[in-house]
Amino acid sequence: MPTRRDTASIDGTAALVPLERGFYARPPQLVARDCLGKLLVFERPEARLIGRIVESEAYLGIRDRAAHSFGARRTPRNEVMWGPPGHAYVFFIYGMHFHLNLVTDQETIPTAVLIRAVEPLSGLEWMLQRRKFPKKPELLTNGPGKLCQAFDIGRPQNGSDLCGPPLFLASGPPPRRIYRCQRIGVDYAGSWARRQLRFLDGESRYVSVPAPATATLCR
DNA sequence: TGAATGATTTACT
DNA sequence: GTAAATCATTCAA
Repeated sequence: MPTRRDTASIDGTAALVPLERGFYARPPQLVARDCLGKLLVFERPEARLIGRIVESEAYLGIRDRAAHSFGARRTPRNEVMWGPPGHAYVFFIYGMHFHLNLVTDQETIPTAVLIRAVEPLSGLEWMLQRRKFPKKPELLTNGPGKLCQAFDIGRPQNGSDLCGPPLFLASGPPPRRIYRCQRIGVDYAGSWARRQLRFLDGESRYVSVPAPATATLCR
């Protein structure tokens, strides 16, 4: 059973410092790459939930056919994408799932990074209960809807400032290898669906879909 | 006001 | 591999 290099030391008692806003105030491709290995922390009254980010996707804004802000459409749903970086954009999809994004770039530039999968590190009991005890532990948080269900992230977290508790990113063990490939579930987006805007930890068992043969090693 | 659909998950063949 | 679940949001009329 492969055990990660550094994650053994990360538990519910570790001191965790929120990443500063400058981390998010950059192009979404860079944030998507650099957020791999970072810790997603949600401090709840009952438990502190921690997951190490292993998969992400960049959404490039008004030119990107797959982005909610495509065509400069500013609506109540995507409003927080247009605001300052370092906030959570949480939306409801398929009548039953929530997705968590990090707002990137600067105010008026509506870009974001979708968190697609994490490796659960702390608060496992609570997450298992939320997720109705999946058959294999890898199925706990290996998808954008699954991790939101496990962390109980939903409408109340939309617009939440990620530069302080209760919901924030903190530094964590960086991946040894990072793969880059096409985004998932955006086939309707024409040539934008083919761009390599999905990033994966090449060693993680907790990704939603394995890297395809067309993936490139990006670090 | 109504129809179409989606940055998915799950169960089932 | 396919299909159902399930509804807020969006856009057309």
